[in-house]
Amino acid sequence: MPPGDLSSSSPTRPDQLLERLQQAIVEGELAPGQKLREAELAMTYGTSRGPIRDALRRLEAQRLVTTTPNAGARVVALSEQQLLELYQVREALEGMTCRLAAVNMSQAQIDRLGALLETHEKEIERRAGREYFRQHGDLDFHYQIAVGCGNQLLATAVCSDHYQLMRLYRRKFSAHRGRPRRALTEHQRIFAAVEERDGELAEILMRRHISAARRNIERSIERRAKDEAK
Amino acid sequence: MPPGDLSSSSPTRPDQLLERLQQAIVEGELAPGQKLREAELAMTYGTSRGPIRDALRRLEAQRLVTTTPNAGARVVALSEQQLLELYQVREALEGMTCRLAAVNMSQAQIDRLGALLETHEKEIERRAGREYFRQHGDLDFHYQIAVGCGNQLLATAVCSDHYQLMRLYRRKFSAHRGRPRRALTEHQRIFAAVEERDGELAEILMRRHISAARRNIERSIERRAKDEAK
DNA sequence: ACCTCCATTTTTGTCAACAATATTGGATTC
DNA sequence: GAATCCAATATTGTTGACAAAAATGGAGGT
Repeated sequence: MPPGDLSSSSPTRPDQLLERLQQAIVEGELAPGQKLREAELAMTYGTSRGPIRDALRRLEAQRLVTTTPNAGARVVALSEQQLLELYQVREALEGMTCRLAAVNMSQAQIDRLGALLETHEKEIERRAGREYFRQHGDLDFHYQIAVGCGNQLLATAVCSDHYQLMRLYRRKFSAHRGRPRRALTEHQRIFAAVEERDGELAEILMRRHISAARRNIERSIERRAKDEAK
Repeated sequence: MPPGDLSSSSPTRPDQLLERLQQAIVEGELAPGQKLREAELAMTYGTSRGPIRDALRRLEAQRLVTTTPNAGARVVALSEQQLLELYQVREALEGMTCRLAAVNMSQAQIDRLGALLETHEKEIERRAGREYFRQHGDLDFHYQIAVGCGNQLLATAVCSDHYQLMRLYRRKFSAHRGRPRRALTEHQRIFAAVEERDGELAEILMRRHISAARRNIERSIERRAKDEAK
């Protein structure tokens, strides 16, 4: 078997490839805007162009790469405009997941969510407020809400379709000082609404939470633009 | 060139394939749940399996087919559960498009939207209230709102990612008697809010509009379940 | 008669070669 | 010296062949 192989066992090969490429993009190993040559990737990952093309198509569906006909694939370029657009989509989608989660989550799921927030709180204290956002997957508050909302389509949209893209953006425009603690407080209020099974309130709070994050980024973009103007 | 060829000109081949398969699925030519054999499709459309696989991956992203590893692709099965889920996603997404459209649409776009509604009104009178929903693409009210919202990502989600799926469902659970006229009235009220640049109201009305359609379907499902129980 | 197991067949997954298209670099011209 | 065109190169698109996995159908046993 070739050197850069995927070894191991169960998940199918394109799945493994997808995962590795996702990671490479989100971690910044493959830079934004970088050209993705099929032959090169095939060599690197010890396979042929077929499975690579397959994986690239899936990455395209997740918006992690853009493809132009006859000119190949590139890692998505992180325009500020698109970042703000993503937050508006999240506001709509996650607002709805939250409303449904309040109604549909089992008590056991709610308990787990509460426990998750407590570990987050301790994390923040330990790290003096830095880097709250670095959790992902099962450890992510938003992720858990989506999983618990009871709507498979919606959960997939939040947790698969847009999730990696969001992680990527988070890395770039990483959390500002003071924001993590604030975000935790907002999470706790959302949790309270979910716990009381108040879907309407849970939706409103989640939307405000995401909207606040968006405006935060908006400001930080403006600020940077001014700095550069000088 | 083979018989079932794609002839013509510019758009790339997988694009053409995608379009033809979309149409075949939405029109019911390929039945829900039907197995899609790559070799067979390749023969039918006068190409090889490579481009077909490509097109199938894109259809998967649009949720028009489901793929299981080593077992191939099937036309999406129309479960009632999933239909209701789709309406919840639409409520979230299109609510947001409508809010943004009210703020961002140009006056010219709004004028066109108004004209569109007038033609819809005449259509309904002509057909005595049947089949209002059969418009699609540029002629679709929801589609126009999404295009005009100014958020590319959101517009793509509504107009590409989920649009064909929605058309498919519409065909199956087609408009009920009396509903078309009602839907038009709701569209007109949404339009009024957009025209007044009232984003908040526009969102609320759009969400109610979609939510009403969902509950309508919910009832019709219940009714059918009772009929079958007898 | 029904179920289980195995061989056969069909179908998907992977690969390497070929064709078509885009990109690059250099030579030529103004 | 700069711009333009053309040839050479590299890259994507497509194809058919092969490998691996799943579905099928029949024989044998209970």
